[in-house]
Amino acid sequence: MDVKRRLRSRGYRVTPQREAVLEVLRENEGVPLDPEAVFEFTRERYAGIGLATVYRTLELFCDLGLVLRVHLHEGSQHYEINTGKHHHHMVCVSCGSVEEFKGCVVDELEESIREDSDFVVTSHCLSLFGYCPACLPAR
Amino acid sequence: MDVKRRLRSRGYRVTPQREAVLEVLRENEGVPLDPEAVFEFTRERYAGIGLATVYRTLELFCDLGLVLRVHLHEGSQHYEINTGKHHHHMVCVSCGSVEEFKGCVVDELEESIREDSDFVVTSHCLSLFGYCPACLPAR
DNA sequence: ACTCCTATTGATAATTGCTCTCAATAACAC
DNA sequence: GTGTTATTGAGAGCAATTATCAATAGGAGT
Repeated sequence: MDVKRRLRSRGYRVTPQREAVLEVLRENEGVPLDPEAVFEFTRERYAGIGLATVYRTLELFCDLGLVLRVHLHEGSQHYEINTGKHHHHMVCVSCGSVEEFKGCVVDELEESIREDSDFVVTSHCLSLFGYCPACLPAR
Repeated sequence: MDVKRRLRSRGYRVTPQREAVLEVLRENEGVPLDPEAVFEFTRERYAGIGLATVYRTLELFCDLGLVLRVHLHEGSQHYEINTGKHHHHMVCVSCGSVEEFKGCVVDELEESIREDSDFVVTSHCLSLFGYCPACLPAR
């Protein structure tokens, strides 16, 4: 568990709240959660946690690179444990379910931009929208 | 001007507010504006317009396909006239300036997804983040 | 042009998602 | 243990957006 070390080496403290939030995110690998959902799940482990602490913790984990921000364009921000495996999401516009896919062609795109433009790309955000197998027949 | 026709054919009315908002967006082709900016610009043409009307009008124009939602992840939503020319944006994380680029590799990506998954992709959202030529030296 | 129906509007209240404030608490280095 | 100070929970505050509702005004029918 090098997370404790990573926190302490930067002057941050290891608290049961932070451990609980991290566990929740780890249990939901591949499933982007919004702060409210993280709050609810974490309360099952640490009943007294406050919503503000969840927000602060998610922000901190993002800074530390432990967690990734996921933009599903659904009103609220979503978060996911950073497994190191780069991927994006397909969002069903009908039921809201999220599926991940591994392929990402943006690296190639960044390459071509490096040639055509003076803009230096450091990160990107890509989401796909459509219909999941379950909702397709209805549409 | 087939916009009037497109509105009326769907049972919507042509109002000076809607015409003013559309003109503002047309004058700013390629420049994503947030609702507040649209509100300010539109007031120069139609002083009495209310903010709620701007929000409603932008929403309506999106439904009609006249306007596109642009996700710059900047707190507020942005909107842009739909010229039919597919493109995405590069956002400078330092000064916030937005540059558009035409190339989009996602069509290829959608292709490969069609083969690998049962998910049917109907649209996508892609934004690139980095540093514009002006901000690069400072970084 | 006049009338009527109803879509639309502006003002404002309400809601949502998130951040700030601050006194109390609890890590953890010593 | 003790002291310093990061962290916490509760609630106030804030910004973006949406809902409410009475008043207004398109525009189809006459």
